[in-house]
Amino acid sequence: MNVKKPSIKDVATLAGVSTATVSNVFSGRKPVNDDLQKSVHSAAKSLGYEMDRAASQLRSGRTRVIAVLVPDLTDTFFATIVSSLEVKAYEEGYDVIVASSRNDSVVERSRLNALLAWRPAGLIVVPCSEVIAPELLAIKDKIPLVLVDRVATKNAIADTVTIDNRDAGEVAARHLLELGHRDIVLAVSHLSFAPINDRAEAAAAFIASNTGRRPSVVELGSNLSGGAEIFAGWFDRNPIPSAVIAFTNVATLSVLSVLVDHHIEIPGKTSIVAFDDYAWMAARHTGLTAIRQPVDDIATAAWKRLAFRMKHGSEAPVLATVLSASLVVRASVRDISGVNISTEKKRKVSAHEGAGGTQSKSVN
Amino acid sequence: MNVKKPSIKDVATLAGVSTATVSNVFSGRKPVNDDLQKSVHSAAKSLGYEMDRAASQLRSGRTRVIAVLVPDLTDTFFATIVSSLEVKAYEEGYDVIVASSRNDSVVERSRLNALLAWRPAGLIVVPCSEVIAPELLAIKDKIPLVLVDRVATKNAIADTVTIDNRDAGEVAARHLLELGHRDIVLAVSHLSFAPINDRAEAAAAFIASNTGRRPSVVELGSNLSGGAEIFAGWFDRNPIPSAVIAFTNVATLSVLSVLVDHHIEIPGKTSIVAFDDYAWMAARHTGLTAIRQPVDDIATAAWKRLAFRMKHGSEAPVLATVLSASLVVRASVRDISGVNISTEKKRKVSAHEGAGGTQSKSVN
DNA sequence: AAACTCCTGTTAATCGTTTAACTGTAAATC
DNA sequence: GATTTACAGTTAAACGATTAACAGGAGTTT
Repeated sequence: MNVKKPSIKDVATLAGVSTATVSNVFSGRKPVNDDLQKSVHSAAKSLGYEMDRAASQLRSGRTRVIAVLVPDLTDTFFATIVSSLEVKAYEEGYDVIVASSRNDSVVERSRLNALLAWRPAGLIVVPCSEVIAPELLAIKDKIPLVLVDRVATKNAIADTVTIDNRDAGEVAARHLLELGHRDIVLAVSHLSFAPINDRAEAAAAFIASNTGRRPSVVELGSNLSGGAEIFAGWFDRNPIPSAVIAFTNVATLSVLSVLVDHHIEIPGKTSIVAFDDYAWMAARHTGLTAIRQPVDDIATAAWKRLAFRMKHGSEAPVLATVLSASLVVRASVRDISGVNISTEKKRKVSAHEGAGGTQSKSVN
Repeated sequence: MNVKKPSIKDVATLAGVSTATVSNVFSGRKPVNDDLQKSVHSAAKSLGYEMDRAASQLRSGRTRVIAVLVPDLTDTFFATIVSSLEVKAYEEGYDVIVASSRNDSVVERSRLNALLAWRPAGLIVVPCSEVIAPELLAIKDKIPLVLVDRVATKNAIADTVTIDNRDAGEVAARHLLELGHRDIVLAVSHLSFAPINDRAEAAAAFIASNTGRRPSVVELGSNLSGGAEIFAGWFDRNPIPSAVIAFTNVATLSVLSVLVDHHIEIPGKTSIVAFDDYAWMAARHTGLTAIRQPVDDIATAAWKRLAFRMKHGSEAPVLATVLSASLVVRASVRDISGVNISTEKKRKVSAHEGAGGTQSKSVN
């Protein structure tokens, strides 16, 4: 079982050179004669030599490891970011080690410490909450760090990559208002998450300034079944809204499942604008109109900035990269701009009725 | 920027002991006097000492790293497995390093090599194709290895964790037959993937033995837009089937989007059985009937087996763990067991008409 | 032709741990 | 009380790479 892996020494002996030369051949730090290069390479290949990262790391002090910490790997949004980072990192010779904080800041701190034991060359963190872990504060000048998504861009302690959440919220709200919707509900996960709060706040403000009424906001938490339950509760106690904006993937799913349970037609009865653009949103009879976050751009920007930091150190001032989300119009928002206030009142009335005697298409 | 991290030596000096003692305190390999333990701990804390994994690894030859290689991190199925493994590994003091082969066996080999440079304590691989990379063959007796999902369980070179794909395929087919469907199409990604092939083959065999006709099988590849295109092509050249089984998540999405484009009602016009059970499948007016893979159980089984191997070495015979998938009945399969052959013929005719005049909704 | 630079290669020290081998002391055994 | 055993700690040699310092030869400059 234990045939030891060949070391640089074995390769050197077989190729008839010193270990330093072998090292130079692989690292390219110093030029090496073509013939020697060849014999080193063939020796390495014939032995199946592969550099020991631990030794390399220890000696050089440089690591080719990027540590990535996200709140939840199960969430396609984060998974896509990780995946995209992994590709880019690999292209430049880095390996990625991932950890998930499972949306728990205690876990987050502990995972962070574990990641730091690697002395990674860089760190990309999607914090799970607004408050930045003290571990991050401690290392922010020592290890290149990029904060992604769940961060307040003001007074950030490090480079950040986010989307313009206020704008995104506004775009969603505007779309709904333009198509005549007035009675809008905002479904969020947690208002304590900066980006979510920004989205909802901007949407609410925009709606308020255009209609004079502030929309209600429902907090659903970040797990699906709980969210559905909460939204169902809200739904039972309130008239059917004309439209709902779901500011998060789980919120979308929660809302959707409640609407389905109550046999509410989309967009016939209520319209919906979702967040994050996933394949399944298009693959429905009434595709979901959604705010699309440019996931790949986010990952690319994060990687670029990290690469910059790894190269130039912590001298350059902190940069906040803000990307913008875009509206993908599909079929889940009904155009009721023709009908206006008088009919709107009617709708509301019928909504009350509807809540009692709901009926629907054949769902099964 | 560069205040060097404290080493074990610094801790030893401050605590007034030798480095060996410090090491023993942390590793617990040898007993150490309580008083000394305390002073070592407090010295470590006051210096902010954190063991250097590279050095530790180099010297001891043991790593606390589990390498995980999956075909695609973006796919929720794999992401969930990774996430689950990460949690379990962390609980036992291991870190996870991930790599994605992006469904390309060339990339797979190269990533595998990169992962092996870590000399990981264990390796969990979801191969991207039937053929096992030579790298795996080379290390199978040296590094604990568990193969997951995309493997033939016969003659496996290492422990495997899979679901009973033949049974899964049969369950899907039986469900459809029981509800009266005869004209069934099988949509797969690649028949060269063992599990996919097993599912489709078992379903086809079951259908054939019950109806006398072998269903057609359409290969859609593993990316969404391509798959949709291929299926659309197939769809235009064939009568509308009574039901389709999609044996993969992307297949499901591809099929669904084509059905939507062609305004085919589900399950009114054609029924569908999907594979893998995702939240969005339930959050539709007609929820998708699906074959559910026990993702968490798969991850748990893989971890358990890996832990076993890490403990006991490669002596024990190779074990193939086979879990079973289950049918989740929702609303996407129509019960036509009452209607029979005569009506079926009618449907076929109208299908031809439909195929000619395709048009689609505004999906912008 | 001596002195200098350039180029390509080697030697050997080093990174921060772990751990085999050792030392010294106290308790247990005869 | 001499000898063994056990315990608790130290010393110093690894682990496998990188790299500063050096060496020798060829080409240039003076």
